[in-house]
Amino acid sequence: MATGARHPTLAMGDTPRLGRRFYARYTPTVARELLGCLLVRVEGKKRLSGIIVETEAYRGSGDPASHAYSGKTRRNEVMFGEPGHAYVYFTYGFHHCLNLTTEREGIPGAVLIRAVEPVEGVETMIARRGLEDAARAADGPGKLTQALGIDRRLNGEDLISSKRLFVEAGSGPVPVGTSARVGIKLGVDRRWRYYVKGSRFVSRGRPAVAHSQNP
DNA sequence: GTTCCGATTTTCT
DNA sequence: GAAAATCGGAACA
Repeated sequence: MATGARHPTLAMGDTPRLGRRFYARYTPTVARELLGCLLVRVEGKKRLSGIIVETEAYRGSGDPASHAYSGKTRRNEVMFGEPGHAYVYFTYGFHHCLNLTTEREGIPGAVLIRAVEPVEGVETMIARRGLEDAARAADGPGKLTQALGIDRRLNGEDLISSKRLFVEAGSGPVPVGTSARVGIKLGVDRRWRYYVKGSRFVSRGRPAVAHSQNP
């Protein structure tokens, strides 16, 4: 049980908030180590938070599933900037997705937050989703942004200095599982989805191949 | 329990 | 004009 994610920024136990250096690394590593950390959203004086239980890594030109695959555009420019910022985009006409940027400046990378386990402000979160069960309040990328009140106004937010959105280190290592990423057509061979094994709060995702027989 | 399909907007070709 | 890092409801077993 001694093996698992380590959090370099916690080495001295000084600050609970993850620092710039945590994000400025190889994206899949950041995605894995974000599991167990606490995503915090502050609205006015109200604090909403949840433990990150599911993530996916997206990189640049070598990753066909990434928004940054075809180069820099106005939408994805945050992925190319300084690590430790929020990349929020609107998709499918309904949903926002929250990513945290990674890699050093100039190198595109981001971690998609797919699910959290509600911790603070649970009643607010389930009320927004019209549910009673906290386990389903934030078990998908579009669901958690709705529960936490995250939209494109937070695109580009600096997670190191922001008072509205940031991440705090977890209390310790968690059991990690991996799988192919969800909802993409290309790049499925890379197992860059990470989740907390055994957690009830992860999204189910879709089995990439149910009955296909590839020779 | 699982699988299929439509809704609706932004973004890019 | 087409596709998209999704969700929720309907249909079926």
